[in-house]
Amino acid sequence: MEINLYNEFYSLVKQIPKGRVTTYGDLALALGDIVASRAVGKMLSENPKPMEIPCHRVVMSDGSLGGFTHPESIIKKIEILRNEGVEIINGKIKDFAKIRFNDFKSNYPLKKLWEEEENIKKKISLNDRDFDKIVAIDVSYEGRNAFISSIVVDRNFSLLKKYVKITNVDFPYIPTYLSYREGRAIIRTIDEEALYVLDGQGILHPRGIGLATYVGILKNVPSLGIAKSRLVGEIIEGRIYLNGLQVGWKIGKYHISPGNLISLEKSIELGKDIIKSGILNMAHNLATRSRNQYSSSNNGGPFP
DNA sequence: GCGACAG
DNA sequence: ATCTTGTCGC
Repeated sequence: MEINLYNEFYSLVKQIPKGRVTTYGDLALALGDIVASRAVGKMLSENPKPMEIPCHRVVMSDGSLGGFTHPESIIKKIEILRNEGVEIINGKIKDFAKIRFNDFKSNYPLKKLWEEEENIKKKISLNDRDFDKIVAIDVSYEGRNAFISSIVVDRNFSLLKKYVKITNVDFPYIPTYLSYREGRAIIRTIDEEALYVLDGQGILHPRGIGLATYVGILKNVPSLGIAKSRLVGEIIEGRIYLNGLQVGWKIGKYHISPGNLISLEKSIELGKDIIKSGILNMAHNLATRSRNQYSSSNNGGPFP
């Protein structure tokens, strides 16, 4: 199921009738999960058709107005809403409860993904599988373009090759749904037989299927998540627990958790070596650099 | 009111 | 992660 969340989202926004308003959170719930509320704001800010897609009808959960990306800023949002018959007093929507619209017709795409994850998850294995190479991956974005860097090393961490691939994403960043933004992009661009080290979580995830696990299962490769912060879990003496079970390790600033085809024990052993090798930083720098080069080559060039 | 919120 | 249209829970 390849969904374009931007398209699904904008079709929801179109459902808000003139003279009514909705909230960022209501739209997030219509997408299927309240955690998307911030992504709602982000997607509204990228509204491709302001006339057709009435992003001005989206306000904050307390009835205040929220933001508006427009040369005339929030003033314009107020003006348009008043023209549509919405009254605004002291920066708040009058009769907010009465004109609040949240009767969206939706197929709740994020819930569908949650169901899909339950299926994928059945194929996880935490038994170690041998590998000859390690690939560290990092992703940098510019709008909907993703710059995916790969650093490929052997078991002694000698550099074999490095490269960047560019692909586009049709899914915003939503906490706990990183797999659908970054994982799908990564899956489209990798083809090595190797252990994949990803900048995100493995099984240390609210639904037990973080980025590294998602990619590892769908590509049938061993994978490991190494992230600088975490969504869930409790750290006790360097071990990270979720629902009473250990699902990862805290080492320095890093959170390490198995993705797929790797054990907890092997995760910490390899994780330490990987961090020490510097390939995570190499991958990060390569992705960032290539995005910056791309940007500068597409702006302010020598042509009028 | 302030911090969380994988990237 | 970018470069700034949130929400919830403590």
